Amino acid sequence: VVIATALVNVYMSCHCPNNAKRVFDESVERDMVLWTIIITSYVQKGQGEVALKLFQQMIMEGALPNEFTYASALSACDGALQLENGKMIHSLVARSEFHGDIVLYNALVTMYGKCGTWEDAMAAFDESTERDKVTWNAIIGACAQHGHGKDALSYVQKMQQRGFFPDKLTYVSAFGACTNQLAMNEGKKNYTHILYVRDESSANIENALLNMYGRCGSVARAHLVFDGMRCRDVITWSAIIAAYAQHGLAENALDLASKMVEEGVIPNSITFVNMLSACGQVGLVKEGCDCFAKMRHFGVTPIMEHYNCLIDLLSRAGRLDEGEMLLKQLPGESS
RNA sequence: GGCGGAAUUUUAACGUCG
Repeated sequence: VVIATALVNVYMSCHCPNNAKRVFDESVERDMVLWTIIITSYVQKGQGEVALKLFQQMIMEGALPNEFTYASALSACDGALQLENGKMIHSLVARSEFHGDIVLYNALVTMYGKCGTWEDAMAAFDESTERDKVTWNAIIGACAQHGHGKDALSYVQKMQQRGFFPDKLTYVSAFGACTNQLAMNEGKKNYTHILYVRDESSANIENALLNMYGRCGSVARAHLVFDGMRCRDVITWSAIIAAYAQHGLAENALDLASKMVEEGVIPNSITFVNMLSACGQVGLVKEGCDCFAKMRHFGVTPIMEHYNCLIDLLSRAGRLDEGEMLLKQLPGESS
């Protein structure tokens, strides 16, 4: 069992899920650690549904999950579609010997933040008696999911009153909660907090801050953050391009895109959506088409979003025929 | 019988109605 477990672990971290799955399927003896590892691995690969299927299979086989397994299964629930699954796991936890476990409460807060309503998440938070930094970060993360900037700020203050220092994750979530016009002021208050911990500031926080300004209508401030950053990753570039795109400043967006490539950062699928929508805002047909053509050079295969941008761009320019040709190239079902 | 192996919180785009 131990060998199989180690193998699964290695295969999964080497991005060989098929090998991992094969070892898993072939192992006759499966203990909880093995189950937990395979479930966690699928969650980390973004395959939450597969993870949940495995969890169900495990239950069916009569195995008894422990607190580690429950935590993994809860983290596999992402999006409103998984709310029912999440609730089911919640009830299993409540009936188990692990109810009240702090890690599980943290996982529950997160799960309801992602899958449920704001009230659901708050209920789980209020119910928890023991709280650590993760609990606070989780509820602030739930604020971000639901766009509650004000609440995020008040939780940041409360956690400090209880003696917990906000960390990177706290601030990333708190800024994330402020990515709408209404919450902008709360975001600024957050920022005055963060000046004190700026020394440990990281790219993640600055990305979130940049994004907040971009989405709240202040390209100038977004760019200030951008200029002050030492290491800019794909997310940084995508966010600043999106900021310019949203304000109809397509030329700046495209300039930034070429600068990005010059600096050796590889644009990904999302970056291209941002660039294409920048072109779409102001009708830069030629640039948009060039952009679309370049995608493949970066190993990005066009998905629905890219096609939508381009078709929109072409049809606005009156080039319906070309738009229709693209429509026919669409992979999968049409609408 | 002992030991070791697993878990929970974070940032970028996205046509639907209000």
